[in-house]
Amino acid sequence: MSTKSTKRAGTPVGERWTEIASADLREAGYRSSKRRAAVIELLASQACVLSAAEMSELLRERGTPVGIATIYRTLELLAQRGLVHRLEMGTDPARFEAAMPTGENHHHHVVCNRCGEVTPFVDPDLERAIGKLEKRLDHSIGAHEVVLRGGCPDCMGAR
Amino acid sequence: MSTKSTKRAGTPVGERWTEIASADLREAGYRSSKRRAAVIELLASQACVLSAAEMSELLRERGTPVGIATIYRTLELLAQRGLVHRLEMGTDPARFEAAMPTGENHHHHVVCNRCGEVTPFVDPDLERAIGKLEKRLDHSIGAHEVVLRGGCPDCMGAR
DNA sequence: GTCGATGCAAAGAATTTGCAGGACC
DNA sequence: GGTCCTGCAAATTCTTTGCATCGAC
Repeated sequence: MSTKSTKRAGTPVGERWTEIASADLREAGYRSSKRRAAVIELLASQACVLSAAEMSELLRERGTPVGIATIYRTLELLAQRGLVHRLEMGTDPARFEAAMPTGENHHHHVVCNRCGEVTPFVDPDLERAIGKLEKRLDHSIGAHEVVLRGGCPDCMGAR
Repeated sequence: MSTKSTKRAGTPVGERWTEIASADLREAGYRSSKRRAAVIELLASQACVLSAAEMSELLRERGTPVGIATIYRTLELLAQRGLVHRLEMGTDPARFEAAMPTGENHHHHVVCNRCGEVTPFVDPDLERAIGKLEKRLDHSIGAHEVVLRGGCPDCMGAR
């Protein structure tokens, strides 16, 4: 009951997402390729957000170097199809993460003001409030983002 | 009862904020200057967020041209002191807005996916949910941002 | 074979920084 | 008068694009 629900977030979407994303692209008429598959697999294996540069680095380490332009192109493609979410982190490069089209891994983030660490969390009350809010606004709402900023446990005390 | 609470948001902070901001800088040892005052006054007069480029344009129109570098420097200064909030809007340039240090004009934004229009709103339930959430997380939370994305009334229907 | 996918290098944007001159206290 | 403030131009950083080539179907 006092279990932190942050535990539920931050889990890699894994193989299921890999398959969903691959199938989605295939059905939409895109070709499959080694590099694209490598990017998808990398995204699926990550518990947290990554910048394009970090992906480039990791892909090289994994033995499948992919040009940064291709990484950006792949991310844009996946983001358009709702399979990837792009998070803007202030002045820093954007970070990306896999998203289930069903919304089943839906979550938000806490960012440390000091070290920049990004921690995912889920909160049903928050989602409920946003759900009610959507009905009240004139806008139709397709997505929402919540970012909390503060000191992470390690940096706590400093500002 | 069915009054949209969006009405409460989107009001310029006005002269009071101008005074608070000016006093804050003065007390912190910064000098007052015509350009800086012009930026502060512009921010105080705006109901909505502005990019640095837009401010440059408006300041020129108002007869007090200010270099874009100075605008960025002033905004950074004010943001550090919590008098200005910086909003990242996807790939677009960041937008800035005046913020009362007391939090009394606290609000969030809905962004139209199509035309990019930014509309402020306030929602007590949402704030309540975030307040409870803060107590639960290991992080100390100093600020939070919520962005909803969807179609504004004018663009409704399109995606 | 055709057309999409890729890498490299160049282009673009947004924001920051160095530096010389002007303004404020 | 010393120091902060400014503008301009140059530098940075992130992201996108053009183009020739390679690979998938």
